[in-house]
Amino acid sequence: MIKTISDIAAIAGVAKSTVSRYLNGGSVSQATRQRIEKVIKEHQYVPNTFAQSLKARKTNFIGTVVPRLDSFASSQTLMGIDEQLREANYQMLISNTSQDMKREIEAIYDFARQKVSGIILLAAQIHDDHLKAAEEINIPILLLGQENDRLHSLIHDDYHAGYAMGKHILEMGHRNIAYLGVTEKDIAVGVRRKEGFKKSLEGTACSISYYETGFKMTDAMKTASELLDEISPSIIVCATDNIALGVMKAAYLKEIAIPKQLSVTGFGGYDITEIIHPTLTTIRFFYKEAGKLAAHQIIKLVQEEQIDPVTTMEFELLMRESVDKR
Amino acid sequence: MIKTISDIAAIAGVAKSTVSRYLNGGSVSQATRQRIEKVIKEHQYVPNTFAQSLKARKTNFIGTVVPRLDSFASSQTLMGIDEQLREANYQMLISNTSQDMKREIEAIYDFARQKVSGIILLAAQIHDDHLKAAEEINIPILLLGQENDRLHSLIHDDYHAGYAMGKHILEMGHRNIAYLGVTEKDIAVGVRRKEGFKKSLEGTACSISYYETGFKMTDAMKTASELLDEISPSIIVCATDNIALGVMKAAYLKEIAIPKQLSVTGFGGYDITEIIHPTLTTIRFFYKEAGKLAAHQIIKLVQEEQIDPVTTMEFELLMRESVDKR
DNA sequence: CTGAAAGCGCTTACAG
DNA sequence: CTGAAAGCGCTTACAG
Repeated sequence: MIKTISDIAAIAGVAKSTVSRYLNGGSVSQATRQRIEKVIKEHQYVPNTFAQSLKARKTNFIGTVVPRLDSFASSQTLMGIDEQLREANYQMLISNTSQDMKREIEAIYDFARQKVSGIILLAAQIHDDHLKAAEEINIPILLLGQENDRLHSLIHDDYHAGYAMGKHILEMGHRNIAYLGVTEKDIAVGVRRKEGFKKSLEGTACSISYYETGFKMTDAMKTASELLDEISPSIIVCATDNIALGVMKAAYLKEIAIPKQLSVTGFGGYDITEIIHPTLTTIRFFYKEAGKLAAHQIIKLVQEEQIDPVTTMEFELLMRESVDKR
Repeated sequence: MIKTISDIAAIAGVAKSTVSRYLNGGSVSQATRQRIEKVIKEHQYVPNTFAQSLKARKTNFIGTVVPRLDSFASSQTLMGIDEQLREANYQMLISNTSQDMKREIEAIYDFARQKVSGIILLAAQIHDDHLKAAEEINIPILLLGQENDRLHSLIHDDYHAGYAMGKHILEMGHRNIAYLGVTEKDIAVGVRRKEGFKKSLEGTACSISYYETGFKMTDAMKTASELLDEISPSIIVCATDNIALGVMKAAYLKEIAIPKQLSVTGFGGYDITEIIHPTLTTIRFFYKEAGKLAAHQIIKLVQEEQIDPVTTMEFELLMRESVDKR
């Protein structure tokens, strides 16, 4: 178990600088290359990452800032990131910020201090503080799920997803519509998804009213309950699957039959939407794939290669039971 | 941004060894202590963790091995661990093994190589390879969710949870029972939960049949579908909430009304069980709290303090709509 | 292609 | 209480 680079060098009968060169792809003759290789194999030598990092001032860490761990989207995304990073011999570091913006900023600085090579930032809202931190630390950052002029961004196609959903429910004959969205501070979910939806309705003779609620099922349940006391739409289009789940619960408690009396749709494509009854019409986003791509991209950034300023992921409309024909 | 310990020492007019001593709580006079403190504050100096780790041969990393990221239990547990670790100035490292045992073992060795101070191991099955790895690396390990003689363990009270569930459904008048469990390779979920349940039924005149399925909702759905073709229990007791969700789906597809014609129960206490209709009777485990406690315990182990070989968490029976009185 | 030396930023005996 | 020196395990110019 006493394996430093010096040990290996001694055993192989070369200088440690030669071993180092071998390790880092420097010029080493065939003969010595083979000798070193053999010794390393035999002794299962693995370089000490700290010593390496100390010199290189760089690590094989990629920091990932996530607002939460307990959501379908987060989990899938993280799994994708982790998988790809592992393959490229990077180690994912996670900082869960519990949706606290201060902690997001802190997390960025913390990662910088830990000398991560790159950062993947998942955040619902981007403020000047994020941008300031991003500039100060001088480490590549990839923004995932939101778009920003000053950061490389990888996004889901929220706008067209919203548009597709709008067109679909129009086709299904709905004209009396409620949209249950979230705060506009969240550009992707709160603004773009809604904008696309709005666009699809342009020039149609629909009655459409917009409401806002929180991201939690319980919040959505409460808002939906009030909404349904006020108006009687034929459909409630929800900005996320979680919200849709809350709406379904509220409807159930009011003995409103879905989809007979009320149709419901979501966005996300969570597993559970296929298991519940009725199954939920929704938009499937490719979270895991996005995670993988994000890993790819941040590595490119780390290696100072070029990537597009904005990359947009696909989506898929899942037509299921929760929308009735009108 | 040029702040090494030497810089600080120079500015404060002392030797860097003195600054180091200050940092590590060594003996430093009041006067110099204050001078150093001031300089550090002013320059926002933060020691380079790699240099520290290189000397100390130890890090502030705690590795966590998880079989998956996308489950309620995992997410909650990880959030608990992370929260507590952060508070104690440790950084959580996650290795997702995608339920692949080989990768679990690899992960343990990888963590050792990265010089983590301790490891929290979440695994459905413990084999000799785990134990061997645990011994070889010579780093404290805490086993979470399973019990093992040779490892410090933190477990949920699966046995008594099973027992409590059994007693409850007996009270509700059920006598014609099916138990839908999982592989016995998973001691906690597959064996102990079932054993406790069995025990509660001892001496009663129940008809009880045992079935086995996978952890996924879709697997459970399929198994339940077959089961319901064979027998007609008044209740299906499921080893996890996910399985219960699959059973509910299968029943729905067969137009079997829950709970009127068939009662269902789960274990876990996932959020969704409260939102679906009917709400699911289940056992709530305290995953997040377990994560926090695990973090506490691994830190103690790292600091070479004593902890109990086995710690058992509480649980709570949630009586809801999915169980009908017979 | 190869080796000796310096240095990355810290800590730890050892003197004083 | 304080400082000078050695060393943690590696990498990187610089000679040769």
